[in-house]
Amino acid sequence: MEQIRKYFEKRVQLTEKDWKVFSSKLVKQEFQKKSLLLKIGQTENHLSFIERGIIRFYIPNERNDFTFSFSFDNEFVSAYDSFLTQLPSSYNVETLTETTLWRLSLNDLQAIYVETEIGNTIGRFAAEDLYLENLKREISLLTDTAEQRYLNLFTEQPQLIQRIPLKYIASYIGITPQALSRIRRRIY
Amino acid sequence: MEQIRKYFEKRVQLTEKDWKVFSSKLVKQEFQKKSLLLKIGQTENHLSFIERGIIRFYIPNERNDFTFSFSFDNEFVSAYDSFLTQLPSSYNVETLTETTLWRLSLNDLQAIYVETEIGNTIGRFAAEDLYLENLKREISLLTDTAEQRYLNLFTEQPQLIQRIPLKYIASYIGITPQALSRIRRRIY
DNA sequence: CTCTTCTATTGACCTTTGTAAAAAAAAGAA
DNA sequence: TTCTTTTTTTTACAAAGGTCAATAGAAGAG
Repeated sequence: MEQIRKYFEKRVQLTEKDWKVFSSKLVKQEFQKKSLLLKIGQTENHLSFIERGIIRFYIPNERNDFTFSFSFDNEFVSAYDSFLTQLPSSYNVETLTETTLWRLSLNDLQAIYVETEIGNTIGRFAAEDLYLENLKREISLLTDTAEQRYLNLFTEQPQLIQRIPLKYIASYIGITPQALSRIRRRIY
Repeated sequence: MEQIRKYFEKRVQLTEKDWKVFSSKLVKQEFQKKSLLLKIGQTENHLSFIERGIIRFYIPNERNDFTFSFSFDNEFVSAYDSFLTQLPSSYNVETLTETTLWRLSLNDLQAIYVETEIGNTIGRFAAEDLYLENLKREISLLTDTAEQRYLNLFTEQPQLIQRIPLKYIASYIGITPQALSRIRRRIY
C-alpha cells in the first residue's frame, strides 16, 4: 500500500483527503503463477498495482504466442485499451510468477475522477507514461535489428532475462525461440 | 477553429468559459510542404491541431529514413514524448504537404490545466488516444507480416496510399522501398 | 515542352528469420 | 532421486527481406 502512495507522490501533490478516497477503493488480491488475469474476449474491469510479481501480455497462437509486453513490481497493470474503451480484449494477461495486486475497478476509478482533485491528473500521467513506453518500443521495432533489441534488454531490463523463460523474450523481441537461440550463439 | 471545438465536443462537455480560455491561446500558423517543424535535438514546445495537411515523423538515416508515424487533418500533432518530458527530440517532424496548424505552447497548455475545469480531462483523453493508437501499431508490428500491414493500410488509411510517396509507406511498414515494390507486384 | 530531380521498380546475390523435427538441457513433481 | 514436462538448442531447408546497382517512370522547375 505504501508503495502505491510513493508511486504517486513522485509525480503529484497528494492531499490526505484524496489519498483516503483513493486507497479506500483498493482491493488486495493474490494470484498463483500462471494465473490468467484476463482472457481474450473479456472486458477489462481493473486497473491494478503490482506489489510483487511479473505479468505477461500475449496473443495466443498455435506455434508461438505473441508476447508484446511485461509488467513488474511497482507498476500499474491493465489491459488498458479494453479498460478505456470497454470493448473485449484482443489479448490475454497472465501472471508468470506468484503475484500480489492492489485492484481498482472502473467504477471506482471513475468515482476517483469525480471525487478527488487529483484524479484526472493521475489518469493523465498514467496514460502519458504508457504512451512514452510504447513509443520507445515502436521505434525500436522499426529501427533496431532483433539482435540489437536483445542486447538492449540486457542494459535496460537485466532482471527480465534472469527471471523469464527465453521463449517469451524471443516473442517480445519479435522473433522465434530458434532465432533467439542463434543470436545468443552468435554473441557469446 | 470550429473543427477543434468539434473535436473536443465529441468527448467532453465544454463550457463556454473553458472554450474561451482554450481558444484564446491558439495561434494559427501556415507551413509550406517539406517544412521541418521540429529537428532532432530540439525540445518540442507545441501541441498543434492540424486544420489541413499531412505530417511525417521520422528518424533520418543515410540509406532510408525510419518513418514511424503520420498525422492528418483534424488530429493533434506533437513530438509528444519530447513535449511531455521536455527532453530533446530523437526524431524529426516535417510537413509533407502545405499545412495549417493551430498551435498551443507548453506554457499555455499548463495554464489551461490550471485555469479550466476540463484541462486535465482533455489531456488525459489525448494521452489515452495516443496510447490506443500506438498499442495497435505495436501489436501489428509483432504479429503481422509486412504484406498484411500494407493491406491493412488500404482498409484503414486509404488516403495515405493515395497521397504519400510509397517510400515513406515502406518505411512506416518497416521494410525498404524495394521490398514494398516486390509485395505490390505479388499482390496485383 | 524539356530538363532535372525524385520516386518506383527490377534483378542478382546475401543475410536473417521462419519452419519442422529432433535432441539436449533444465526445471518441476512425486 | 527418478520420472515427466518444459525450455532451449541444433540442423536442414524454405521464405522474406536487405543491399547494391541499374533502369524506368513520374513530378516539378524553368
